Amino acid sequence: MKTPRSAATRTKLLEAARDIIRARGYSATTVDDICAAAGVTKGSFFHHFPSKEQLGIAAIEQFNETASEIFRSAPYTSRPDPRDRVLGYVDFRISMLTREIAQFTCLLGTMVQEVYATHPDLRAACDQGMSEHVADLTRDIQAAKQRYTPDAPWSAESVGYFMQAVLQGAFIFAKAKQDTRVAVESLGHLRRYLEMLLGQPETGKEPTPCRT
Amino acid sequence: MKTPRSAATRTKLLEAARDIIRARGYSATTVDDICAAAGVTKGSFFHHFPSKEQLGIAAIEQFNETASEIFRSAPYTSRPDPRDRVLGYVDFRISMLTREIAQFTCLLGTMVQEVYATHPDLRAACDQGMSEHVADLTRDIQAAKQRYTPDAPWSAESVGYFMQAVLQGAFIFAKAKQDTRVAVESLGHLRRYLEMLLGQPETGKEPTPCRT
DNA sequence: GTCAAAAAACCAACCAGTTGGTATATTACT
DNA sequence: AGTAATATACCAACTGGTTGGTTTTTTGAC
Repeated sequence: MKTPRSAATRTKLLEAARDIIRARGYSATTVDDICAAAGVTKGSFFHHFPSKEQLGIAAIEQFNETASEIFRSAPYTSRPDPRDRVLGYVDFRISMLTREIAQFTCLLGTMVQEVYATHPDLRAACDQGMSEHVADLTRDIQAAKQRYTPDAPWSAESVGYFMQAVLQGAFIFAKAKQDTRVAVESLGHLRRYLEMLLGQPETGKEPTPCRT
Repeated sequence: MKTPRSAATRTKLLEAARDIIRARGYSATTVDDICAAAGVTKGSFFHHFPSKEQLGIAAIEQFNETASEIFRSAPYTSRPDPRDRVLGYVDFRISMLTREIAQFTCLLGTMVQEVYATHPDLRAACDQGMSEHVADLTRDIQAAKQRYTPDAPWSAESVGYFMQAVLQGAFIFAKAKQDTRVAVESLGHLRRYLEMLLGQPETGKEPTPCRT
């Protein structure tokens, strides 16, 4: 962080790591791969990061910060009704599915699958990052619950985790099929479920039948 | 398949691959790891499989066959009402979450995340295996739809994929948290959504309110 | 004895991480 | 301001160990 050049190199390494790991996973990504993509030598790599694992942790943190900013500055966050914000989040994620696969998938979800049993620090970083994002979501869900269905038997947090689970599963099918249609339809089902959980908007008209 | 001993060695290698890859992922799993776990030398490994990738494909196929048998012989499949079979499937998967993480997670979902961009044959095998399982599920969903909500706007297949997406996402959180509570709650949300989609059982009583 | 199966020894390529050193800043003193 | 001292940023070459895969040898069933 001292010189601008140093910060730029560090950022290039983190971005290269983010992109390559999202495409190939953590284990299959070599330090040489990351250095080549960042246009940096291995000596420089190990000047900035003490190990591949520490780079992984830094990449997770940076990915989470970037993601937080994207969602914090997304248009739906300014809607006054928390229910609209929750559904707007889902719509926003559906709209992201038009990009390349490696551009909308989750670095943390990809990594934790292969490192949870062997790299405790990486696992913990992924857990923390995903839980923070769920906590952000949970705030809007809780507000919507309070307003529309305060006595519902489910917890706002469990719905936040459920939303992330659907997203992570949708990413897996997008990768397996090299196609986002299943992912789009799955997020559509998620949206329908949330509409049902959070009830109808405050206009007070009859709820649509459950079956539709 | 020639001698019984040969078949036993092959099975041991496939089972070792299945267990280690589920815990550490495909790339981080070495041929030596698999040989050690199977109690077999490397020379023997390459007598049975021409490459690590071919072993991976064989492991995917065997995993899928084993899984098919488990679900085909599960108690819920004998229920007469297709809606009960669909919900029974979810309950059965919830009950599986009491085992060790590496015993209930999906080899295919774990693998496809890290190989989809680099190993086309593995990706295709995972896609096919997951799609076959969805097709099995879709049959019951379609039957339940026909019986209870034939005009609903969603397709049975998209619901089948949605169910698998929730499962895969639940596995990711089980790994990240080293705890199945989030997974159990997510499958609970999935169950509630399916109850809503498939309507109420044929007893003809009033539907419970959507919000509960 | 023959031939498939298993073992043992081996290999070239590759891996994460080190080395010893050079370039480029930043600071400190005059 | 000028410049010596110091710290940071960077790099090419190297290392010990590991990788997927091969070759050669031994075992064991018929």
